[in-house]
Amino acid sequence: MPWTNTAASPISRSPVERRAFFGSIPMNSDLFAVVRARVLAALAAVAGALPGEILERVEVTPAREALHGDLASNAAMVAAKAAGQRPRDLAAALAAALATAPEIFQAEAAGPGFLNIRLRPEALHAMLPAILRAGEAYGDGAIGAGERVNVEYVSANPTGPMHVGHCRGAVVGDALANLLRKAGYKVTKEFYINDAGAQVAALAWAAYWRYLQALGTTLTEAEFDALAPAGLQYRGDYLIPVGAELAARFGDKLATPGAFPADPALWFDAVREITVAAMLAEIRADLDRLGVAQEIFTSEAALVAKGATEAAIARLEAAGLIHEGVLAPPKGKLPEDWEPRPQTLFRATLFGDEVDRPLKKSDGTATYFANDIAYHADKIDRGFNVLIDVWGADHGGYVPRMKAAVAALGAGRVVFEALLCQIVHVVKSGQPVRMSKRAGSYITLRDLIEEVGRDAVRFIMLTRKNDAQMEFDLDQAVAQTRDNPVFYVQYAHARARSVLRHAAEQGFATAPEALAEAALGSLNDPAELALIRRLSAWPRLVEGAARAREPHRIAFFLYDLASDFHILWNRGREAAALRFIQAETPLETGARLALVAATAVVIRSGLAVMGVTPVEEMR
RNA sequence: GCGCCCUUAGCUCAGGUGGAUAGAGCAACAGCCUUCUAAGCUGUGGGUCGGUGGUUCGAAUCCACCAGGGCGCGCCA
Repeated sequence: MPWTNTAASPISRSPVERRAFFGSIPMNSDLFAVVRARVLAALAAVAGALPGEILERVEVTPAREALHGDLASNAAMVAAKAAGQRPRDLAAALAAALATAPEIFQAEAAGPGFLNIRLRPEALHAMLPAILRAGEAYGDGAIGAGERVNVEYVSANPTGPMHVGHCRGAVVGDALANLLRKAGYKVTKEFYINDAGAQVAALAWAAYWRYLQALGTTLTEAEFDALAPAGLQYRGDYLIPVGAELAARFGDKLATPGAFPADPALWFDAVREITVAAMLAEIRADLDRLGVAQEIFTSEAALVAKGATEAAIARLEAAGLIHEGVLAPPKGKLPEDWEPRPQTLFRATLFGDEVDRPLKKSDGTATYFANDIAYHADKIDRGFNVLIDVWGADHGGYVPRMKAAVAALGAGRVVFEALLCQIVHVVKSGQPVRMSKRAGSYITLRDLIEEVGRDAVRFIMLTRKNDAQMEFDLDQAVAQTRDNPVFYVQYAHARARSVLRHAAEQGFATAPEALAEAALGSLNDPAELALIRRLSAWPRLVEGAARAREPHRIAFFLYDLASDFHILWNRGREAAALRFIQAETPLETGARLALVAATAVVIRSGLAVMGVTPVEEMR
């Protein structure tokens, strides 16, 4: 069956179809997409036009067992009903129709109606030059279709150094943003500075205490604690330098004689501003250590100051989504000071939330939610279609109301998604690690990075699904063994680069352009072909991980890829024919070097998404 | 009390949106190191996918109920 285009066919719009013939598979090709197009064409030929919902469900996946071939498709089982045929029969017809497809060596029906596909070795081989020519851009996708996504992450109160909890959100958010970008979304990385509200006020008081201490106050910590409106909440050492800076700048002008507290009206704004700036600088330095750099920093206080909260509430009001009402008391144990009270409420229930949500506190100021509505309205106004917030799991209860608010403000054009990160327990030698030298009550990001290094922090933070709790094992993170995934993957890359360096020293051409021209027919060992199959799955993996918003899949893929590569490397010890560099067979060596170089490319492509360094050598 | 998340090998965890006989590392057991980097390698054993029902050609995956763990439940963010 010749490959023909049908104008009405859904696949005629696919870029795949323009590459039609074998031998012209272009850069960035996705082997799975190519074969899927073949299967869909066969389906159209055998069963005629089928509804789009059916065609969408047709998958081409890696074969689970090598016995089954290279790829498998569920096409016959999915389409059987609509096609009016039994799955087995349809699969057999599809197999016959696929026999002439240039990539396919053999197709056969199996099991309940699977289509097992064995590729021509040339089709697998052709992936290597495609990968080498594309470089790290291999795997770039188009599923984002240029959609504009805002990924907001970290977004901590600027009240102290970042700790491990923030760190997980930072890594997950950053990797997710990179992943979406790779999949073809237009992504903005953003940080929301929660510099308004009670926590920041408490911070200012805590910094003021350090200021008084710097002046030599005789007041005790307990006395100050009793005196501050919300108590002394931030007691870590990290505010001592801020107190010293305040003393250096203002002398004793912010205190009464004897270094006792003065009227807050005299000092509060100045102290808060300077302290928040200092904390923000600290956080940005921490992010920098972690290799995270958001493009946009938005200040809650600045939004409030320019009236964004009132404006957002007015927008909701104009849409009839605000009312005054009395909420029922919360179920379960009642807060002690509970009393029914009329409040300004957002009609979140119209958008799927359980209750309407308050926008004003009893003192008339805006709730955090009201300010957050203003912030998300701001993001919507900046033209994003998808707003993704990365939060701690303790904010889970907050998701439905935010979703409701974005639905209300975005007129159905904008979706809100939240990624919740569960807690991280740091352990060393099987024992929980809790205290930090600097911050007192928690482990700082800085401690963690100093202990195990940035790459280990980033990689290991991505070795769990974001919504599963995680143990971060400090011993494992620095181990140079297979059970340390960071090491294992970086070592695979270093090994590949090392082989290429040795080859170059022996006079082999190792530039990607040169290797892309290598004759590859000699690559036919199962371990070599398994590695190529893995490399071929990279674009598909990127697409799936991006759709599911699951950056951790990259980590597992790279681990498996590293494993395939190490296996091949090790097999060279027994089977001399598999050793990469063999001076007496330069053509075959060229083929193997192409495989090695392509492996390095894909590892680099994946590490780039994770923000982990592809090391060139480990000594 | 209600809502959300989690429960997969002895341990830590994957499982690509419903596919074929459920996978990996560690630990255990048996072999192996004269080599492009042994910073290990090969093989074996190991499972009631928390439980019970349901949906369909087919369920670890979807639904209902139950058990255990985590998080949350107006004026904190």
